[in-house]
Amino acid sequence: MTSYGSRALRRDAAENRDKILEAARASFDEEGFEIGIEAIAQRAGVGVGTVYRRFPTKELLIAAVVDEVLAAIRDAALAASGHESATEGLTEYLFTVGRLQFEHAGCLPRLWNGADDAVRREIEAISRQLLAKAQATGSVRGDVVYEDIATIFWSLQGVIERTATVAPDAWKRHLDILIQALTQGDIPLAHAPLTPQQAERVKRESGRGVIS
Amino acid sequence: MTSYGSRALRRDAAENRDKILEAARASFDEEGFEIGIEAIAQRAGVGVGTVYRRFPTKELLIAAVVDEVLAAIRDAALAASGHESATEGLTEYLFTVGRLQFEHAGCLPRLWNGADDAVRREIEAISRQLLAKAQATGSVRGDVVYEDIATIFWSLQGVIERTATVAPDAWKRHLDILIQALTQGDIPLAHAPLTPQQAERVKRESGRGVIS
Amino acid sequence: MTSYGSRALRRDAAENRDKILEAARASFDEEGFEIGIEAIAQRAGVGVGTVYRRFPTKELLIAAVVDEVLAAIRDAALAASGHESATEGLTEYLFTVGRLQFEHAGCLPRLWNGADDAVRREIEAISRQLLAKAQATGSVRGDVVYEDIATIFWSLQGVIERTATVAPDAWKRHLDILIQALTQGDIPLAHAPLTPQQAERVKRESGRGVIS
Amino acid sequence: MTSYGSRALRRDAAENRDKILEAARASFDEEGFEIGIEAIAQRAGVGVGTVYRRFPTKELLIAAVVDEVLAAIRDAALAASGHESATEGLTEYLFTVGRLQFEHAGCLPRLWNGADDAVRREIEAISRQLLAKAQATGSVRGDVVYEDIATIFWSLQGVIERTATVAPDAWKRHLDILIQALTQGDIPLAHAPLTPQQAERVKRESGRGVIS
DNA sequence: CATGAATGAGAATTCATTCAT
DNA sequence: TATGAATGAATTCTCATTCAT
Repeated sequence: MTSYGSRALRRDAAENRDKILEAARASFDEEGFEIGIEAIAQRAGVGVGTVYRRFPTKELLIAAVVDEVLAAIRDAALAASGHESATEGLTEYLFTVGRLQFEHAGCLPRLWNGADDAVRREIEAISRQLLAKAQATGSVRGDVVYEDIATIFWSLQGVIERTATVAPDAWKRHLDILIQALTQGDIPLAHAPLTPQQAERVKRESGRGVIS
Repeated sequence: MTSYGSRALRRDAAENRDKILEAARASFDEEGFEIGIEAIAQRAGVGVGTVYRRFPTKELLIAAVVDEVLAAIRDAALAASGHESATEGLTEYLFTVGRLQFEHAGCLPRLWNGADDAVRREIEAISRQLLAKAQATGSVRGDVVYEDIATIFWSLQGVIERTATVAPDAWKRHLDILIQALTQGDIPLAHAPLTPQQAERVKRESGRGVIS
Repeated sequence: MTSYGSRALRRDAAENRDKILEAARASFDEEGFEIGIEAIAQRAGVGVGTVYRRFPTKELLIAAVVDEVLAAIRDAALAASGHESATEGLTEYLFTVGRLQFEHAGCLPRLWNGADDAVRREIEAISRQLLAKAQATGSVRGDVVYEDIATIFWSLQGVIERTATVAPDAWKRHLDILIQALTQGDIPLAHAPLTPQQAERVKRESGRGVIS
Repeated sequence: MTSYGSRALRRDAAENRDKILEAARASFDEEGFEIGIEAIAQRAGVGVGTVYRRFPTKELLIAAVVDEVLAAIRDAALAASGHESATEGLTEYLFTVGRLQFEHAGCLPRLWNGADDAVRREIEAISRQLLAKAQATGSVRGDVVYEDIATIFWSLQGVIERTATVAPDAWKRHLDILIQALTQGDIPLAHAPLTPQQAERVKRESGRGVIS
């Protein structure tokens, strides 16, 4: 199913890699990144050494899990780009990202870190296009910039982190409200959006040291 | 060496408690909850033992710091209640809570936990009144409920956690957008708000185990 | 007995520090630096945490043990300086250093590392004086330099590392031979001695990575 | 896939063995025995499994590398034996052993261990003859015994271990000094040499456990 | 046979909490 | 009562060795 870069892994190794990734994802979702590698290994049914063979650092394991989520988001962005109605495409995109963030709540603290990543840049580029097209139809107010979209994702994170286990749809209503503001507002916004440079730095530097 | 009367002793003890709280607040704001008790003790100019005498658990120390922030939020709510214009009062309140969350970014993961707390109930009650009054003037749409306000606070947390160090005003623009949605939106929201029971559980159960 | 720098330790703490140092010295002598901190702690009758409280790094623990040996060598150098006969003083000094190296064979791989150390500089200065005085009396050949003395110490290390457990006096005979060469030789030496700069770098850089 | 006759198989195996030995030698020389088997396997262009097939233990791999160095030393001893001048032969031998020890500095901790080895016995026998012949010409003092020669090698190890990377010729000057002592000294040595039995035990027991 | 994946004991280090001084 | 010393479980990561493919 999955292909792992240029050098192919043996089938058993690839299966183990998947088991580890899956166990890590589940563990992070349930316990957060503080969970020990040993627990992840146990959950995957392998020894710690095996985890470290595939992911030489806890950091890299986290990154691998996060990368999968990002890839899903990128795919969602692409799918939304194909939508005939730009506005509906944008809306769909926002909800899909919300859903993906919800489904991988354990990854949120790291989801937008590591700005050098190619996938993140893809996502940004597609998002800009989606926004521009929607603005061109007049259905989204003109003073909204891409950085506002990024901020919406971060805000959804805040909601999801709080509500995920108890009110799984809470983020949807919040996104409703935000979308309404994006589409109807006509009072100029009092505060400036993030500059692209700031957004860049946020992605690079934000979040507390995530693992000890 | 010197002997103190019980009153003096109590005063000393209270001073220590304050020094510790202050040091903890500053430490959490700068480093987050991961900081060690030893560092807090040093910053307070006392030994670890003294910290543990006042706060038998790191958990309790965190709670005490969080409670102070909550008290500030309660005060902000009260102040906003006194505003002649209900709408302006609500707006001011939202921005003040935003600012307080920003200033105590290190406490965010725990800020709304611990629902049994009297202060949280006060905040909720006052918030409900503020919202109701603003809705009564017609400036805030009627389908907004208190739980939406709570959700706004959580969403600001998400933004602040990401942007605090890099774009200290980012949350303000996000709040602009949200307020516009609250005040002007006239399309019915597609998703239901949190029920009060859900909001209650969110406060009680949300957030990851904060300390290892 | 021992004084531990400016801030005094509590008596129990100081005792523990001594116990740890003693256990470390014994452990290193028996097992080398590869021994685990846990074993040292056990031998000292304390927990690992206690070892790390006094010596935040294994490296620092090793350094502390080594420093004690260096101090003894410095004292030996000073004592030898007071000898009325410069030649006998030098001889005595060489044998004392040999004995100290023998008695702390476990420290040899690290004994002369860390060239910035004040004690090492003292030792070097005193050694130079001892040599110069002995040469002034004509009993030591003039083309010998301080770096040759350092090299003698290193060569004794090689002998001691091999023979310590089996032939505890082997290094003495080797030193006999070397001293004879220093005192009687009149054929010019074919190879140049280390330059002081080289000797400096040796002290700074020599030895393989000692701990894993 | 291809089928080989047994001869070809053996040749392949031998080639592998040589590649591994060569890689191990180079690795030990550069990094010491602490280097991992995986790195050696990679350098040899084979898998770890293959290394373990040829050398069931890291210990045995080390021994094999050391044996090669010993063989070189034996050859040097033989070559020196053929020298017309016994004294020059001995001198040449000492310098050659010094050079070999320098070139295989990574092997020093194990070079003289493993006394049961036939090659070591050869070396010893030839060395004794060399020494006896040189003493017969009167150019080497009579109270020098074979064990003093062994001790010289160990002492060179000490010098080389310290200076190899920084002052590659340091050991030569040290050997100069020692040779002068051997050839000119006429004051009786104060300490007895190693007995042959001690020297034997040194070879068998000396040196720390080399691998963890 | 060769490969390299898997294993798991062990090593250094941290930190919340307890307790002797 | 204040202090900070002691504790030890837990965490990340390494590496010699075994074994399925």
